[in-house]
Amino acid sequence: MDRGDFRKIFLIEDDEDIGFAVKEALSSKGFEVYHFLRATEFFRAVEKEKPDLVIIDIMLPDFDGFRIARFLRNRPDLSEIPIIFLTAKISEEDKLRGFELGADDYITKPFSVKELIARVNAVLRRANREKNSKVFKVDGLEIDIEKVEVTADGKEVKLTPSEFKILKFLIENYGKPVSRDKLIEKVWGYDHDAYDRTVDVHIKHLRDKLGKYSKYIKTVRGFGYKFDLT
Amino acid sequence: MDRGDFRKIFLIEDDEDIGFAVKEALSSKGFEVYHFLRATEFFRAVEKEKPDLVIIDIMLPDFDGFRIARFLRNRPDLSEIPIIFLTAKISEEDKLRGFELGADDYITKPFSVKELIARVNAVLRRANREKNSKVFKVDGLEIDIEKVEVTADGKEVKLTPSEFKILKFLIENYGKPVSRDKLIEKVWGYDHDAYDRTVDVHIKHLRDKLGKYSKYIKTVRGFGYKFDLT
DNA sequence: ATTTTGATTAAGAATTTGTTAAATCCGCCT
DNA sequence: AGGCGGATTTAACAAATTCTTAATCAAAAT
Repeated sequence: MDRGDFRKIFLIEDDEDIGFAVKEALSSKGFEVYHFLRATEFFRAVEKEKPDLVIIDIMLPDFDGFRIARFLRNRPDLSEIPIIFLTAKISEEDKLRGFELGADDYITKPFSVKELIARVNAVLRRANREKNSKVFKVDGLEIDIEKVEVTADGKEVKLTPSEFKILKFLIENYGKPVSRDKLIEKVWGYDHDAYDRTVDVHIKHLRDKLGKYSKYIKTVRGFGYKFDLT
Repeated sequence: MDRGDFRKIFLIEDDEDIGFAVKEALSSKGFEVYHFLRATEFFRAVEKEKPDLVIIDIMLPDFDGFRIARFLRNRPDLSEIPIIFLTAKISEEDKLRGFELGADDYITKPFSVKELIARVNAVLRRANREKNSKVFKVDGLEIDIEKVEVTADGKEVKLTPSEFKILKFLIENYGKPVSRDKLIEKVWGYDHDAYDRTVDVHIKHLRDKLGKYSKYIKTVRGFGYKFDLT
């Protein structure tokens, strides 16, 4: 059950060579890159499809890159889209101006493709911010999402699939109570009609297995359960 | 009624001069900066107080800055905190490593203070945008809708589900009187036929639990209740 | 002064959650 | 196909907490 991937990038860059290089680099990393040579093309496109990230060259023939940023920031439906400026300009003033307009990052040419990718990932990760951390550590408790493994004080805690999924989902919603319904939906699927007490039983098993760390799974009466340290 | 400020920055930098300069620069912009010379000090501090942003120098005498980042990312309660690396290292490899660990930005020394501030703002702005956890603050009273938590002067106020829902609804209608019927409808459901006095009893409990902040729940004779400061 | 509306109190009813044990399901092996 | 073993679900009951009611008291309005 995926939440969408945040991979659609709009690139506005009038230099065909650079644009091509960037597009290639990002495409090879699985991003879906749409390259526009003119701001006007971009404006048309953005009305139809909302990208997850916009990379803007400051110097464009038809429009100033800053104006594109301002346009995006002023449009409520687009104002959340992260922006990375890409430019040959190196003056600090421009850099600051970029940030003032709400840029999420600012990369000056010539730049390393790897760094560009890293920065794109950083910005998107933050925009996405979900299941990026693969290992959670709390006290002596370790949850490795990728390996599907839980250890308490170094010793493995054997969880059943359901138990693990419940724990995982609780941790992903750290601090926030998760209703039984939401848990059932996320762990078993949206159409599954499970008996509420089923969740309780799993929680009970989970708590038993977590031993002294069971205290982190708190029940929030009337709302569900939550994973919390406090 | 404001929504929280995101101004607390933890800075880990062993060079006193640089640390001082950064702290001054950010403080002058209204940030609350805590400067740690050692990672260990930081670890101690972060258990007590959660910063809104962490700026980490990679080269530290006791710990590698990357390890601090890893530590933060693995702690579910701290994993959302943005990280900016601050360092003299300029190798691309290090930069990439930093981003892999989930850095939100990476600034190499020597850097312009203005740029630092701009980047800090960019990162916080983004973090802010993401964090839509609705938190209402009134005086020393805080209501976190998502976490289903209420605190008065930092101490948790334990509310029952009905009490919480009533408070929530009153606050959502800040300043406007809400009739008992509307409350019953919103808290219990439109078909629920409850006795009016029931609401009063819940209000009474709510007021008891809110202590000195109970004064904000006003009764509007002949109509209902409202949440108001005046 | 009387009436109306809200506050307070306490107790029983109702709801929600915890726990246990047994039943069922499911993949896997022979 | 049949049986095994762990995983999951159900069901029933116990325990804990919350909600509602009703009775009485206090305050405000007429």
